[in-house]
Order: sequence, then C-alpha cells, then structure tokens
Amino acid sequence: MALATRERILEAAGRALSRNPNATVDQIAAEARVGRATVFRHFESRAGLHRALASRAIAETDRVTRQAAAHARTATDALRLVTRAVVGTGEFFRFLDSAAKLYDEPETVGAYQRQMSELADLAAAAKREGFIRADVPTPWVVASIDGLIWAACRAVGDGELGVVQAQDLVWETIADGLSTQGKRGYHHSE
Amino acid sequence: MALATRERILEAAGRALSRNPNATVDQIAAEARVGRATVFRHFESRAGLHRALASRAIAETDRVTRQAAAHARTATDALRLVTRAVVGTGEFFRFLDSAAKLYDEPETVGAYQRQMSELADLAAAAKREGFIRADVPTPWVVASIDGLIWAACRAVGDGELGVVQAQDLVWETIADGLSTQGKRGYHHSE
DNA sequence: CTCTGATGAGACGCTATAATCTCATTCAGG
DNA sequence: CCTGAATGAGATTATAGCGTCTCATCAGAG
Repeated sequence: MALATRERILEAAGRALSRNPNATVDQIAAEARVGRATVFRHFESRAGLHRALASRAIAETDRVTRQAAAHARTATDALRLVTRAVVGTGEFFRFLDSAAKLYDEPETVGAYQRQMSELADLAAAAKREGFIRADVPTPWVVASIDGLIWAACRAVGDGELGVVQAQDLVWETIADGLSTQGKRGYHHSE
Repeated sequence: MALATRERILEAAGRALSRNPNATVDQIAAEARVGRATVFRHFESRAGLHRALASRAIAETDRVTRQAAAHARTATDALRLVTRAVVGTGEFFRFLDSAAKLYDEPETVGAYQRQMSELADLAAAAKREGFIRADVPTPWVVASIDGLIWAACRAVGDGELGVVQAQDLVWETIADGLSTQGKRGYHHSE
C-alpha cells in the first residue's frame, strides 16, 4: 500500500495547497484521510512534500509537452498542441499558485524557467512561421499564454468550464481574441 | 508623519509580499525602513496589515474602474478602458498573488466577487453590443481578461514590458488575439 | 494462527515568528 | 532651547506548527 498512500498524499496535498498555500501538514493529512505521522513517513518534511509535488508537476508537464510537440509538423501546431496539453494537466500544478516557498528551490525555479524558455522558443518560431504577429513582443506572447493557461485551469478547477471546452477557448483566444470584429479593424481612438 | 509612515509601510508590504507572500513582519519593516514596533503601532496585527492592503487594493481598483467607466459611451469602450485602468494599478494588488490568507476574510472575498461580477456584467453587455462573440461563454471572457491582466501586471513588475505597452497589448490580445491570420480562418484540423 | 509491515493517534520538544512592552532617541513646532 | 509625539532597538512572552517518538491496531502473507 506504500505507493498508493504516497500518491494519495500527493493528490490531497495538491488539492489542499491549491485551496490554501499555507495549509498545515495536519490539514493535508486530513485531506488525504491519513495520519499526520504517515505524511512524515513518506516525505522527509513539509518542504520535501512540496518538492515532490513540484517535481511531479514539472515531470507531468514535460511529459505531455514533449508528447504533444512530437506530433506537430510546424511550430505553430506545436504551440497549439502544447497549450492544449498543459491546460489538460492543470490539476498537477495548480497548487503552484503562490507556492512562494518554492522560489527558494533552485531546482524548481530552474525547471520553471526552462519550460518558459522552451515556450519562448516555440513562440519565436511560430512568429517566424508568420502565425504570431511580428509586432508582438515575445515576452508578451509567453506571458499571455501563461496567463490564459492559468485562467483556464482555474476555471476548470472551479467547475466553470469543461476541460475540452477550456482547451479550445484558450487556443481560440490566443489566435483570434474574443471580438467579432476583423483583425486590426477596431483599434481605439483615445 | 503618521500618515506618511503608514503609507510607506503599506507600500513596502505590497512589495515584500509580492516577492514572498510569507514575508515576516521583520522583513516588511526592513523594506519600509521602519522599526518592527512601528508596524504594530499602525496596524493591529499582521492580519490587519494584510486587510488594510487588500482594502486599499480594492478601493484603488474601484476608483480607477469607476473613473474609466464614466468616460465610456458603450459597454465595449468601458471594457477597454477598465482593462487598461486595472493594468495600470497592478502594483496595488499584485501582492494578492497567493495571498490565500485573505480567503478567510469574508469582506475581501465579497469585494473580489463583486468586482468579478461587475466585469461579467460588462462582458455580457459588450456581447450584446456585438463586440464579444456570442459563442464565447461569459465566464471565460471574465477569466481570460483576468488572466491577461495578471500576466500583464506580472510582466510589468518584472520589467519585461512598460505599463503603456502592457495596457495596449492586453486589449489587443483580448480583441484580436495574437495571430496574423484573419478571424475564424485558422481553426485546427485535429 | 502468527508474524510483519504499515498505519493512526497522540504526546513531546523545538523553532520561528507574532505581538507586547520598555526605554532611549529623534525631530518638529513653539 | 523645550517639549511631546513618534520612532527604533531590543527584551520578552505566547503560540502555531514542524518533526520525532512511542505504542496500540490492523491487514495481509505464510
């Protein structure tokens, strides 16, 4: 049962910590229907649990990302598939919402920066392919996609949207925005 | 100097807490160049400081929001102006990033929900005006705008974008997305 | 049935940090 | 120069929560 318990604790911790990043070990144990001592039997410390959760999220994101990218023939398609894939794994990393403790973990920070930088490469390539407008700064492409993915994961977690629906909406919004009007036709008059 | 000191502490707390949501009172006091005791002279407790910060952010958002909406003749224009305005006040609420402590404060939660619901009203009105596509669920309009505003505020705070640039990019992205291609022309073939 | 490993419950100590208090210092206004 | 309010520094206390440990229990394998 060791593995099942460990996994149960990880999932419970993900839930508890995404509700409250400062959830105590007591609360996490309660969420997992497990004694508090058992948490410490499986993880060396609260920080260790946090690390395990983070590396699980990073590994899962890497996995689905690589898998998605492998099926793409263009950078643009890769961007689309990766975005969809990451939205689908929302529950794995939603606890990172304000998991500021992890900013101390160089490994976690490094992995996050690597993933962001891979996204930036993808965005730049999609720009060269002509899909992303050349006048949009790449940092904003990355930031806005990240922001939309977060928004989608939160909406899914809150039950406002279904996963597939959220995946479609994220990509549609990235590509075309939300307006009915033709591209570049609107632009304000302030 | 009482008021100036209080304000200085609030600003320092905003900076310190947006770097690290668990910043100690010591760290906040140091950031404000103020003795720790002084923090407690101006705020009843750490939670009280947190509350003051939250209500300051809420009030500031309300202020710029109402001011922006007052100048708009259409809901669509109001949506645009409000979005710009909120991006401009990013530093006031960025500390809320994972300020989960505040989820316990019914007043704060209520104010946030009110603001989100006002945004939903605006989005629905913009939909009726024909600006927002009818087939996009209003919850996603709200969530995605929220997500893009967050992304913009973070990018500004991190020095990746200027404020005005971020304001423009958020609205362009909401309206037209990031792609070069015409609306509804792309749509994937999976 | 027995043995073993995993668990739950709870007691315990320890550390970090919130919050209070005291006292000396500073500084602005008169 | 005086005076009082505000402050800074530091000592002090209280408490929450981490991490360890013990012991009783339970389930499964043999």
